[in-house]
Amino acid sequence: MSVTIKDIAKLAGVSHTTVSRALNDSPLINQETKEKIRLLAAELNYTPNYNAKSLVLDRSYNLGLFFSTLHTGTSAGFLYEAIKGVNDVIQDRYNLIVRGIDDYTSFHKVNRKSYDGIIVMSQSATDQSFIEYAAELEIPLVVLNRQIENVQVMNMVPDDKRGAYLIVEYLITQGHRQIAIIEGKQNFKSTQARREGYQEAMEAYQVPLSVDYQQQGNYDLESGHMAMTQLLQLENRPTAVFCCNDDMALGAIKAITEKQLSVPGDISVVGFDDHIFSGFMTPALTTVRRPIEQISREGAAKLLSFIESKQVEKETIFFHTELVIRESVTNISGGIQ
Amino acid sequence: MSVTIKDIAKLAGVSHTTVSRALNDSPLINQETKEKIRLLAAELNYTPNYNAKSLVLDRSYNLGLFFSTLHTGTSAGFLYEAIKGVNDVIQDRYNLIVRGIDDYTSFHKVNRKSYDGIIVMSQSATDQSFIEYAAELEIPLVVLNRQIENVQVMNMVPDDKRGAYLIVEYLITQGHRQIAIIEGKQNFKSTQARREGYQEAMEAYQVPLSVDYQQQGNYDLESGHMAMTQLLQLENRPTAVFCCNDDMALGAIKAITEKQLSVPGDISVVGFDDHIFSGFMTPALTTVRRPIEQISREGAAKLLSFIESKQVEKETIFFHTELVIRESVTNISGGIQ
DNA sequence: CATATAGCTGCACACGTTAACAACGAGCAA
DNA sequence: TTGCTCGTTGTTAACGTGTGCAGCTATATG
Repeated sequence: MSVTIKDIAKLAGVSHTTVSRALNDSPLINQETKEKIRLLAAELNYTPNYNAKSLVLDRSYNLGLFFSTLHTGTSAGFLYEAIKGVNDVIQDRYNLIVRGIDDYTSFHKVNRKSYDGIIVMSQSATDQSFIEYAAELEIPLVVLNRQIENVQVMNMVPDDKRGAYLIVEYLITQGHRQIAIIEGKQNFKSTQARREGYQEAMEAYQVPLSVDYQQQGNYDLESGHMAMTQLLQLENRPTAVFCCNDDMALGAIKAITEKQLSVPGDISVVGFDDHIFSGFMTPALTTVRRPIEQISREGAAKLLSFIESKQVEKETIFFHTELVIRESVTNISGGIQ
Repeated sequence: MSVTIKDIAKLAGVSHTTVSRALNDSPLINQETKEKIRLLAAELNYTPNYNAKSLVLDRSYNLGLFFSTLHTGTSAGFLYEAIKGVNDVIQDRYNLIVRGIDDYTSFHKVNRKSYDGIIVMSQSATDQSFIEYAAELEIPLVVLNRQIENVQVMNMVPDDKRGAYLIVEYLITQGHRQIAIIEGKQNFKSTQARREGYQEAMEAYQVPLSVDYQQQGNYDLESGHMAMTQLLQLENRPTAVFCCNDDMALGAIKAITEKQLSVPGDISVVGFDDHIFSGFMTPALTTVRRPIEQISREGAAKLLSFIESKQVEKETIFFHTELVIRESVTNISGGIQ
């Protein structure tokens, strides 16, 4: 069917070995024959069979980009930035295979022969077994976004806790003391980190915590809406709400305006992530920027270097989160800026 | 290094052929030996080398999901829904390789040996050469989202034109006659289809078209903001704006509120796509639902059936777009509902 | 002149798997 | 007994590529 190096060899009157070497630019081959063969290959529209190459070279040319899940809890923006970042780096040197870890019933198909390297975009501790599996098989590995415990890997994560601290601190400096939190999905590590940032900021400024002000969400729009509806029924309504991501903030704002209240006039709302649309909402959302695309890009670059040098490093690198001040918070401190 | 069928054969005291047959559940093999070998394979943690399998079976187990671009013009929601839809269908029978077509300088690496099938999520005519290439190589192929001309393929597309017609018709029935359009990215086919739907509705109801009301955008937030800013400077401001996607609608609303005007009080705004966040904006956006996830799912299913039956169909299937009425349009017809 | 050397090419095998075909023993019929 | 069939297993080649080693020729070296 398709043309192989043997076909080229026959036509060029040489052995297939010579063709192989010519196409791989081996220094052993005479310059003239090399060019002749390459010309011929181009004419015949030859494309190497990567399955055969993979077999003998023991390289698959595949990189895996694994998400905790592709069903719920992974926002579109997150997926987008991650794929974009990785894709930019690997160019067309590798195939990028995208999967949700929870789609696997067994990890059988994930192994050294099938993947030259793996990027785990981890959002939840449910990945732990997968990460341990990959680490044990000694597949070059980079784990992004979630900080990993108990297993030594290359780990690149945004400093969620600090970001949460910064934005809650900001609310406090704007005079707020009744600050509620709408939390993310239960077993996501990010949920915990952001909650801790919230708590630490509150404690640092000696603002009392209240259980009434602590609402559970799951990172999606509806859950933000529901949680905010709960908060609005409190006798002692909060003056500001820290939503653990922008999607929930959007849902919360919806709930507030439905009650004929205004943001930030009556209640201030802040988010986390800095989604693409957050600057365009009304009011524009004050939030925390989390550099997912940058992390993806640098993670992919690290992985490539591991594969090429056949050496891996194992450390945890934090990436700065950054306060993005827009319009969804009002100053209620009475004149003091 | 890793365990092969030959290793198993040696331990079981049989030939590697027998092992291969046992693991592939061949009827030729005695039930007892079959079970013995399988047990042994499980104990040894055997995983087949898919590169070798691929070579001899001439199947790569790879499916390609190709987007026009991953850089600009592809919204996060679109990417998300497409990947989710396809992923759900293929389970772990195939690897899903995600790429932007514009990342390729040459299509060399895309061929029958490397891909069992290809899904093109086409947004722009710039894909045309890629689609023709894939069709010529006779790789099982499904082209989604954009209607293709000049080349016979399986083509599944949302009925954009009808969707645009419906929403503009809706604006007209709500009493609007000064209706502007903010168009999408220049060479995207969807841009053209939506513009046509707009024009046909206007003509059907004998509403005059004005060049002033025709603005160029490129499907992103900023372009919607800019285009709307232009429209607001017109002496004879439109009373309603049809934005060719929800992102631009969001940008447009931003521009309107910045001028201290309200939506829909002063100007009605509608979008297209029904993004996840559109129902949660303030005001909730009236828009057109485009069933991308459904198309992806059915497209993937079709592709799998092509691969398995080794027979391809070639037709164009339209998927219903659907008007989603929310709160961003006001009735100005003076009492007549 | 013989011999070493550099430059280039081919032979033969390997990678791990599947599959066509041959082969073997048991059971059965003639 | 012979011959045939059935059920099971092994032999061998094939898929398309890369590579260690041997071998060839022409040139340089002593």
